[in-house]
Amino acid sequence: MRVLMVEDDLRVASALAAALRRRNHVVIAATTASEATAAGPVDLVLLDLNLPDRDGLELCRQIRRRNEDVAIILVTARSEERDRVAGLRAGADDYVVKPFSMAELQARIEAVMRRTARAARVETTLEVGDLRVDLNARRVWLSDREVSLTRKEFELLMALARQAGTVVPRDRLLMDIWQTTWNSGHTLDVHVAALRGKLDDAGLVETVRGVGYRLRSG
Amino acid sequence: MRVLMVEDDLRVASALAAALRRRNHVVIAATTASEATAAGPVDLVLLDLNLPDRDGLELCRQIRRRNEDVAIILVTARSEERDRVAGLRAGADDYVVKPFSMAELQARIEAVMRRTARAARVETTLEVGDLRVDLNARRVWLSDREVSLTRKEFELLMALARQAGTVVPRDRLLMDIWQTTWNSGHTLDVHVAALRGKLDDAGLVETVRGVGYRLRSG
DNA sequence: GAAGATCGTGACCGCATGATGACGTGCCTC
DNA sequence: GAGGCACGTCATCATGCGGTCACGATCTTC
Repeated sequence: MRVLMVEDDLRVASALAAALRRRNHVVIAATTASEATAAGPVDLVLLDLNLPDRDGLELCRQIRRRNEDVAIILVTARSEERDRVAGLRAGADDYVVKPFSMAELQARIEAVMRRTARAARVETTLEVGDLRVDLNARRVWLSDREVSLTRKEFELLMALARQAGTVVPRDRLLMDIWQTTWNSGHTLDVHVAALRGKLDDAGLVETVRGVGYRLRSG
Repeated sequence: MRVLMVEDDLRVASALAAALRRRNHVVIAATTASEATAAGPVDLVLLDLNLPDRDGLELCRQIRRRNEDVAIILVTARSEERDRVAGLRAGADDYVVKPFSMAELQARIEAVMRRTARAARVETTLEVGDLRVDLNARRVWLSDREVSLTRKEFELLMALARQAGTVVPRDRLLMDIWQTTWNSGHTLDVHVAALRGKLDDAGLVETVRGVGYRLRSG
């Protein structure tokens, strides 16, 4: 398993890394937030909240935003209840307080990975009716004809196709794609219109007034 | 969400159950292991390890064996590290030590459910007689024919269908849908009329004079 | 560095939606 | 059975929401 370890205390880091490697994990060590964001895809992140260059919680949120599936365990000296709550709300799966034993950390890693494994439908392509979306290649076909989409259009379609058939609220879309919930102009509407145009929409993207949009699934 | 709470300390149990219900969970309370095994399907188990009739860890393993998807959080006074490790190895997803705050428990529940919610699709359709309401898709069918409802109409139907068969008071509806209890004109009545029209109502929405409305369930 | 793609913004429009008030109707009370 | 109350119905009106278009800024690409 690929583990990203973000820890700036070198003594802790080397001991932890050694222990993880003994358990046959591939360890990618980072000591700063910027190093962490540069790391490739991983299955698990062990994240120290006290980082030299950036707030750990903010980094946690960013990682979660980028990847819904990765397991995140916060490893930190902050033991207050409000810290634990804040950490979990930032998208972490678990919270381990220093000092900790490797046995407990390993048990928590296993518990989290059990859940991840259960939830991990490795979706590489979504199919909805005549529509086929390849998430890795970022390509879209509409009944054999390929459709070329811009970045925003693709992200929008992806957000809708992931939950095809159910209404995705406007603010949810704004959060997912623009990382904001404040919609000044009609940014979202404009991109929906563009998407509809390219899908020569026969009512594929349905609007639900006052709520959001829905990709027709049946 | 359906929560099975296994806890033999009645004071803890009632406080916890109340807090969970406030958060809109359906709570099934059990004080012994045998009661717990008799409970129906649930989404989450909160399990106290100190039970009168059986070892809590053993129960935890059994629940996990029976259902791979259910979320299990151990809630217990045993705070030793070896207890935590044993608990997690027995298949629990998380481990909360008493005394704990509701805020933290809720945060941990959310963290665990983030994982399982995607794997185990949450039940989101209400069925009442010939009526079928898909809460996620925001679509309504009346015996195979789809009915298109406006926002208020849908919210109204949802509020009634959630408690089909029982009377929902007028001010409760006003609170739920309009966030006010002050009814100037006949706003509510008008929307009830509209809903009845679209459901070509054969007495489906019954009015209970002086109280409110009831969706006929039989 | 020019040309084109992409994206955000604001103006404008159309219409579905929902609130309101007048009036009608059934029901209960005395 | 008259009056009052609660609810139903209808027509009307304001507005909020989303669609569309055009323009300018920024980012790519060659």
